[in-house]
Amino acid sequence: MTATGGAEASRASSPLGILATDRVVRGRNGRRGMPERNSVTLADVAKRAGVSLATASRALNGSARTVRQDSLDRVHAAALELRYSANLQAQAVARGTTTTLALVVGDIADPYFAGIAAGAIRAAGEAGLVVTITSTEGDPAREASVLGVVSGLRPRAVVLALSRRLGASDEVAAAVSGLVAAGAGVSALVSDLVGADPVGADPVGADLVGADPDAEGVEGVRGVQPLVIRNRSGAAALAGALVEQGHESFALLAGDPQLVTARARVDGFVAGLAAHGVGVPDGAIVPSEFSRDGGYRAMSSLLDAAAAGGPALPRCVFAVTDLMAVGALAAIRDRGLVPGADVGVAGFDDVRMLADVVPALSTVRLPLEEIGARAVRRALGVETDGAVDGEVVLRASTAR
Amino acid sequence: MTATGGAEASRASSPLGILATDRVVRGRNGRRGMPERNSVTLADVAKRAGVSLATASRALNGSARTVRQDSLDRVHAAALELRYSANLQAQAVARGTTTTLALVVGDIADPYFAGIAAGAIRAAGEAGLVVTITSTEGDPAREASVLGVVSGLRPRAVVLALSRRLGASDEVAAAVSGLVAAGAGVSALVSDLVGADPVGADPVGADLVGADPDAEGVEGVRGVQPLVIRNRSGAAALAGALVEQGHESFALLAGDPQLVTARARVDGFVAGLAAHGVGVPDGAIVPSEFSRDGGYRAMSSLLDAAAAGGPALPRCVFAVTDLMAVGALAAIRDRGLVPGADVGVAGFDDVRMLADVVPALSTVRLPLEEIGARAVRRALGVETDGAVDGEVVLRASTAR
DNA sequence: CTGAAAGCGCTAACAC
DNA sequence: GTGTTAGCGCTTTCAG
Repeated sequence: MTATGGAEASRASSPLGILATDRVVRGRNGRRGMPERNSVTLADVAKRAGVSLATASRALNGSARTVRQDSLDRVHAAALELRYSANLQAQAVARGTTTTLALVVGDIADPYFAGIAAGAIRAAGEAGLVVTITSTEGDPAREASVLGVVSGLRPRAVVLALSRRLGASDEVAAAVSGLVAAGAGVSALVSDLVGADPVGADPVGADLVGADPDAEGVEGVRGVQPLVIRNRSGAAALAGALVEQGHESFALLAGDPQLVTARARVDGFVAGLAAHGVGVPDGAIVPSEFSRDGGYRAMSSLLDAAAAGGPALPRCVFAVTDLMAVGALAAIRDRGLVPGADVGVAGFDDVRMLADVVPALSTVRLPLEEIGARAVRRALGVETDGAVDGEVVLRASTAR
Repeated sequence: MTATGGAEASRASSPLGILATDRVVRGRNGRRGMPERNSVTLADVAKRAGVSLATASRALNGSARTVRQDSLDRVHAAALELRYSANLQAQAVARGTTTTLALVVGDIADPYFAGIAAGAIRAAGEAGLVVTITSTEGDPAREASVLGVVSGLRPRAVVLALSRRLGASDEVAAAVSGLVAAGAGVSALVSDLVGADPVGADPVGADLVGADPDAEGVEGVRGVQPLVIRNRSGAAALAGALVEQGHESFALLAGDPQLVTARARVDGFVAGLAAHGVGVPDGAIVPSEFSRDGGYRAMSSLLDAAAAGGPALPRCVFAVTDLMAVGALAAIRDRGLVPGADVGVAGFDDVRMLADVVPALSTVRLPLEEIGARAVRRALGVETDGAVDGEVVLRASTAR
């Protein structure tokens, strides 16, 4: 190996010329303890094509400079023969700019984030970027460290699709502003939690909203392009549609009240009902985990309470997530009741995988892939539309 | 800016010393047309801490060399104040090794791949690697180009979770062997399509299996660590369990016969039945798209045929995917029949999201996240167990 | 223990 | 049009 290295190196031109005698013996691959560097480099290609490094570089990557057809062909041929593949890292260092888009998600196994990721990967690919996905695994404590490695990547752009919580620590905001300062385009998925919603009615429970909306996270950081998912107004619209369908008494399976998304949906639904003159009784907003089982449990507690002679069972239940709605369906069925008939259930998201649950779920459809794609375009600064709406879809689960 | 650059540069030591006079005026950030380079560099930190670059480097990254506590503290302090974050790309170039693991999937929106991705991200994180995900979007034609960019990334390891098709082009194999040659650890998810299965019976339709199993794709490439998903034996076990449950007549919703995974499951199921003395009549293996709608259509054609006085409806149907099984359920229901009672349906995968379909699906559970994690460990060479088994789960959809 | 300096693979001035 | 060479930000010898 040293021998090979030496052969190579004897042609190496050292900036020190004559001085470089004994060191030069150890050329590429000669550094002790180094992992083998055995890929083909541009220099190899250039040598083989009989042109300079610069020409080879110009030939293989879109440089403004033109290269004579002749050399161009030779370089391409050499590259092909040698199976040359440009080292993107080195390119990035030299160019001072990467071809990486970082996507940070709460949990990639969640179909919500998976859908967004699919859209993001597609859109990024169209822009010639590769996507790196990091996951906080639902743990807010991990957000800061994840953003740390993200910033080490020096991504060209970053999309933040986190499960934001009210009153989040703002290490995160600091990290994000660092990213922005480093020149990355950043976009963040956020909710239309406060205001911005024309439904009118004063949001019940507005006092629970994080004290200072502006300090409330990533979306407040200068330079971040938010993409607001109109959870609140979508939920409000759903509420209105259900009332118009004839439903009169409601309960909410609210999920984790600290989660911004859950909060926005709850607020919006309540506001939507209020706008139609329908109130929500005390105890009808039941918190739980933000999961299928959470939905099951919350629904069960409602059923238990009614069975125990407490508040009457509402005719319709809104779960802030399709997954929670499915849990609710199961709970209802486990009590011997008929979901849809005895008690209506609506969800949110319209995750495709759940298209066949019976009864079919009324919900608010969110165009997940489009959201992901739009978010990357926002991060890249080529998308001006900063909001996406859900679409109310009424199905059998709330038919009366 | 140039002024600042100049101040910087006056200290810059050029290997050419005296010659470097007028050019040096343009220091960092001075290159024309360059995107701003405004992040903090190691040099900044070193200067601020009053130590050399080398020392700063040694202090901040686990070098074997030790650094005096004193300088160590100063460097860390400086790094903190400056919000320094090491440029991973530059590190990679200098070290000749990256901290990147590339995951190539068919479609990240598919819960199957999403589950695998989640496990992979977790395991990679534990190994200090960041994951870049690229997707072929189900298009085999894209595989080669995707692998091209992957190899430009010079990943430390790569996990291939592709929807392999029989008789695939071997551009892919070439690309993969390039990756291996470049020193990346590669692992690929594959099926126990041929042999390797103790079920005994001669696999019906073995003639359809790609001509030369060894040339049959990525798994044949030297240096690739396969992780075999025992689709075939899982399906065989399911078949056995169903027969023992009393089912006697079967049909298969086979999905796309070109997809290795689908093929393995079909073959296994047929073999499993054969091992119990049960045959599969002609026309009872119906191909379709590898999707929910494919399942719906395939099941519909079975129902149509029976209604038209063709072959009797089988008592039990095996869909090669849970998703297809759900489609089948819907088709059955749409004909006014009761799935589970009139005709049993079994799936494969046990995707969690479908836990609440009614009737609950009999299936073969695959530990998706574990598969993802295991695959990265295989790629990193720290996992010797190269196979994962599914687990038969019998539920209401095939209760008699 | 520390610093100077030679690279890593590639790009982009700058001369020719 | 092409070659030379100074960098990019970082690591790691090698000599103190």
